[in-house]
Amino acid sequence: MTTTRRYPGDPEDPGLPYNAFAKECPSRGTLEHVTGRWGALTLGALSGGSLRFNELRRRVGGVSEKMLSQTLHALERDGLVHREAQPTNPPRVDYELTPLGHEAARRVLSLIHFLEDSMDDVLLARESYDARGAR
Amino acid sequence: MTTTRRYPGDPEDPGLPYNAFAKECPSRGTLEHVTGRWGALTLGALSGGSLRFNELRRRVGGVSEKMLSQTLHALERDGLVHREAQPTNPPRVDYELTPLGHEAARRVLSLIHFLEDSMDDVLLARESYDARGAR
DNA sequence: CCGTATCCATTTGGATACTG
DNA sequence: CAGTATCCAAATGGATACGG
Repeated sequence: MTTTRRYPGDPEDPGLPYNAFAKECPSRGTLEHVTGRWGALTLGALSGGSLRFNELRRRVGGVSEKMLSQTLHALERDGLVHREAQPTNPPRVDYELTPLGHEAARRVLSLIHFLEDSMDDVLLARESYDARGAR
Repeated sequence: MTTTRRYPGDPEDPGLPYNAFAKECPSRGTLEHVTGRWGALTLGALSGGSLRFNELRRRVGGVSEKMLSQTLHALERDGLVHREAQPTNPPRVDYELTPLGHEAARRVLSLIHFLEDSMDDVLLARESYDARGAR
């Protein structure tokens, strides 16, 4: 038998209709929405339950109205976030994760928490890198 | 006792020295390196073992030399990737994940695979969104 | 309150050319 | 092969003003 060499994104890998490592794959776009600068934090913030626009804005430190709005539209279009608008005055709009969004958010939060827990190591690595970089 | 309301990034949460949801936290920067446009794919590609620069470039579809170089420098500085250079001619440089990088890559790949597996749902959600958006 | 629209500064990113 | 340097196009992001 021939050796099968498999790696993430191997174009020869059977049964993988979508491959984020391939430039043209639509999953690439969704990956960018989810892992983008504000996408990951937005999903993470919503993982605790539904939030209104300005609540969300306060939870995601530093995001502008424009960027939060764009991020939410992209996530809603991908079916990860549901937007619930009440036609009251003043208007009230709640954002919440869909079941798919919850699954994605769990994985995103796992990464975020891991990195937060590893920051002492990361900061040490940076010091070491910067010190060596001088030579 | 008072109710403790905890959510991702809650600034009142004790025992969390690093909080990616806070604008000034250094973990925010590392999160962006790892989840950035090329960071996630680079980590994923390296999860199968060490790769040379141009091998990596071929695995990560669409990345330019400049962006791959920048991405690798950032990940190396954060202690997630190790660079092994042989002073031969022609030069040979191998990149591999550190133990920390492996842990991060596992979580990143979990997300990537989940999204790849969910693309049919995502694409359906987009159709539905675009159809409704017309009204 | 919940956004959209517009303008503008900054950043990011790709193509190309070039070096050790 | 493994990058760096440069130039320029495009995307990002903030501030402000405005509308439902």
